[in-house]
Parts: sequence; structure tokens; C-alpha cells
Amino acid sequence: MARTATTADVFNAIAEERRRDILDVLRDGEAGVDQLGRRLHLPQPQVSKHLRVLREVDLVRCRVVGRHRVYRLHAPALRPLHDWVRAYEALWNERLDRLDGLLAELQQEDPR
Amino acid sequence: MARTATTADVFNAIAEERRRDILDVLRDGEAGVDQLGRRLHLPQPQVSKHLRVLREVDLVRCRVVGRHRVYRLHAPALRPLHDWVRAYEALWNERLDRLDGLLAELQQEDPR
DNA sequence: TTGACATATTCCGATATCGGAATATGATCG
DNA sequence: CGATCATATTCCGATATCGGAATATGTCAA
Repeated sequence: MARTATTADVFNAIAEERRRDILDVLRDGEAGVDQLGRRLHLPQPQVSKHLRVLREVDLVRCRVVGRHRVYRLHAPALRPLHDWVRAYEALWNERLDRLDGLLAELQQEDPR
Repeated sequence: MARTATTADVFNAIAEERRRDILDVLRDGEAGVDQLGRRLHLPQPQVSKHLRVLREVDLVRCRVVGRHRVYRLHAPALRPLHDWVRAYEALWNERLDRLDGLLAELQQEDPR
């Protein structure tokens, strides 16, 4: 047993910088494979392969227009990631110290 | 040229589920290597190895206490991740549709 | 139908990654 | 010092991953 598989979930999908680049471009609107390639200076097969990974975790969807494929962002798939980070949001402010102080005060007010 | 290296940035560090597990535990407070191993049912070397990765991206820091090492979360290192996701936050609400409607209204009010 | 174009897939080589076992390091205690 | 405990590192095998090149698929247009 080795290597538990990866690339199959959102966390791994966005771990790759190129894929984040692709998503960033798509944030400004739909785009075809060739357009993405040109903007990111990536050869077409790479783009297609990254898009496949993104498609498999539902981060992008595509629409067929003639012989083109127009990809668009599907942001809701980022939710798990967002929710996970959010749990830590409160923790990186040093303002937590103030919260500690506040809690101490509250305890004094009602020493129970 | 192949495989551009990974595991060296926050995005890759948290791509691994076990490492997220470790961080989740540390969210509740400091912990030693053995404690982490017991709570997560992981053998000690794995824990140490994952902690190393997390340490290298500054997601955890550690303090030496006798022959123990007490690890703690260093949440600010999650910032890049947080910032990245945040740019997408607005995009996954279907409420965007309403925004579109609003914009249309505004355009009618001032049709120039 | 044939050719041109857009995209997807496959094959390849190099390398990173993970888990497991064994071992090394380091510190405390008797 | 020697034993023991806590943690880190190294070595290994299996496999996933990425980039690049070549090729397959699929669609339109003449």
C-alpha cells in the first residue's frame, strides 16, 4: 500500500499552480482551451489535461460550441475548501488576545 | 524536466488529508507527536514526517519541553490560501443573479 | 468525402510522494 | 555512563504526477 491517490478532490486539484492559474483566468469569464493556452503560455495538451482534473472535481464545466469547447468556472465546488479555511480564520488574528481578555472580564462579572 | 516540485507551499501542504487532520487537532490546542499519533491512529514516523512538511511551510511551530516536542498551529500561514479562495467567494452564490438584476435596474435609471 | 481545425487522450521518462520498517538522534533519569 | 523514552531521519517499494510528443477523436466547411 502506498500513495492513497490524489487529484481526485478539490484540495489536490487546486494544489497545482497551473490549475489555479486557469481558474483565475476563468474568473473573468468563459474561455476556450486555446485561449487559456495562449494566455497562460501553456501547450494545448497540458491545458486539456488540467481542465480534465478540474472537471472531475466539478470546478469547471464546459459547453460545446461548434468545434470549440467553452469552459466556465463552477465556483460552488470550492465550498469544502472555503469551509475548511474558515474554521481557522479566527485564529490568525492576534486580536484573539483581546478576546481572551474579554472572556476574563466576563468571568469576573459572573463568577458563579 | 518533469514534476515541478510540490509540498513546498501551503496549497500542497494541506492537500494531504492527514495533514489537514493534524491541523484540525491542533486547532484545539498544542499537542505532542505521540498524542497526535494516538488521536489520529497514525504511526509515529508518519506523524513526524507530516509535521515536517507543515513546519516547512510554517503552518506549525514547535517548542521543546524536556524530551517532548509540543507542536502548535501557526494559522497566519493559511493566509495565502484564504485570500485565494476569497476571490471566488462572491461567485458561488446564485444570488449573483439578483446582482445582475440590480445592475440592470441601475442601468435603466441612468440610461446614458 | 476530404481536409482543416479544436480538443482530448495516450505513451513516455523523470521524479515526487506516501506508507512502512528500521535506525539515528537527543534528552532525561537512575 | 547506560538504559529508556520521544522524536526525527533514512531506506525501500509502489505508485501518482507532471511535462512533452505523438496520436486519436470529433466537428465543420468546401
